[in-house]
Amino acid sequence: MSTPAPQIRILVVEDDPHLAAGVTENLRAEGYEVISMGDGKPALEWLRDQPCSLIVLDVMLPEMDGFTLCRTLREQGNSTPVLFLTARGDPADRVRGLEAGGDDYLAKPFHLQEFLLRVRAILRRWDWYRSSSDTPSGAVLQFAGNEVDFRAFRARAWNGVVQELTEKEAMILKVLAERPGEIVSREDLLERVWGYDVFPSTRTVDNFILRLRKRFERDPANPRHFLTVWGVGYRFLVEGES
Amino acid sequence: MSTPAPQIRILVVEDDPHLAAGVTENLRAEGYEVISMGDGKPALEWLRDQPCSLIVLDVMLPEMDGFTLCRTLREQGNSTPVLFLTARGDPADRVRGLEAGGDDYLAKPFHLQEFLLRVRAILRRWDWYRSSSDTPSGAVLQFAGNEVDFRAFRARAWNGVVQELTEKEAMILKVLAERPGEIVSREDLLERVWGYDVFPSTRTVDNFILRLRKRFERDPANPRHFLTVWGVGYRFLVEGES
DNA sequence: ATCCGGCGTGACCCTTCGGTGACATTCGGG
DNA sequence: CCCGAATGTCACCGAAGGGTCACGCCGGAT
Repeated sequence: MSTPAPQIRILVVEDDPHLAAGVTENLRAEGYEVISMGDGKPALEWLRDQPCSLIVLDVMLPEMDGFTLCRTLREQGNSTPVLFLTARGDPADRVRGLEAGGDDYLAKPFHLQEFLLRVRAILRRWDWYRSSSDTPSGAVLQFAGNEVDFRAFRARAWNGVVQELTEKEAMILKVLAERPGEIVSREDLLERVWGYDVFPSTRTVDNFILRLRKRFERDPANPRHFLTVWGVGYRFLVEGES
Repeated sequence: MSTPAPQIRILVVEDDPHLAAGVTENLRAEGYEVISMGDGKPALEWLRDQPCSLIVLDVMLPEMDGFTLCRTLREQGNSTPVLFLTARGDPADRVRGLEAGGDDYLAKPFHLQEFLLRVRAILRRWDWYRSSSDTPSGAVLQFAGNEVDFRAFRARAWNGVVQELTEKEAMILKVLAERPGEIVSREDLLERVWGYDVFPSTRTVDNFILRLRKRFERDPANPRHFLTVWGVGYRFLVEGES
């Protein structure tokens, strides 16, 4: 993980004690801090003033079910990523989960390995978000007169024009800016921004680079900050020299 | 090049000798300890009592294929990170690899540079490898006023001109500079830089030497750093005397 | 139902890289 | 000193990659 220092905290809401124990154990073994609860109510309570990086949420719970809990959270403006667990593999359930504002969905019984894989994928995808919202310095990027606020997806370009960034634009920029000067391959970008099981073509990445250049480069045709690394990917520079 | 204090050990399981050689060489040059094997069976055997930090695993192997090996490892509770290599770039294969418990996936033919990027990414993700590796002393080469940053394929020549190196130029320079003063044959260079499945003529090497001389020698016609060893290959000198 | 913005893709064109051949030059041995 | 072989040097070409645009899809808002 990129940020080992601040422990990554995961909330598990699961009423089956056996499953809860197994999941908790394995997550702890991976180095995460895990809080476990048996129903939606206390979870909602706890989440009111406790932040965490991920919620693993059973759909079927004694009182407040998972969908309701998730929807409630979203209505409250809480955008913590949610991974749903469900007894049956009904595809309709997956849709319902995503509609309720979930991020991923896993049918029981599942292989622990696949579960851990999905957890890692979600956290990786949201990595950028945590690093911006937690540390004030990471929330704003400045380069060559441009100023980007990742929390609001808003930027003011060098010429003073205020721009609304789309989600993907912001995420790509964030991933690039995390490693200024280093080469980031298209595949890296795809994985970090889109996730491990989605496969847009690499040309899609090019298009977003194009958009970023149009937004932030003084001369988009001769980029000084969003540089192409031929045959590999792209590289972001804060300082642009000839 | 970069020599992290605790030696990082990587197991390569690959049946194609050419590919195995290229991969192994390049990993060694990065400072890793590399063990190479041709099939899954011995690998599984070896892993029973030998730890390592990363397994580079070909999907197609003579007897035990990569997926099976990986799945077996996971069932045994071995969570060593796995990077899959495969012949075809089928996206579905990627998911299969990840669900078998792999951590990343690379389709052949790949650029060696991309491969190394991924290895670093995985090791960094697992934190068995600190971000100190982002600026190892080995990533920068200095000689006769020239300064080369291998991470970024970028150099500033003695006269102050900033140059973007191509992938091949950078890799040839790197291979030469790894053994200053030693003779490197054209065949060595071909093996290290092109690695596998491509075999250009040795004259191609000469051309790249020519380019390097133009970039870094004060008098390209009288080279002091990129010396010809007649009938064999080339030799790189940091200190250039007549 | 309609509109709209985000996003993914295909198509077209241009650039870059890498590899080769041709010719000049140099080296080394006889 | 001469000649063949290896290397220096350059120009060129094909292939692959990237820049750019326009279109189509889809989900959310009107």
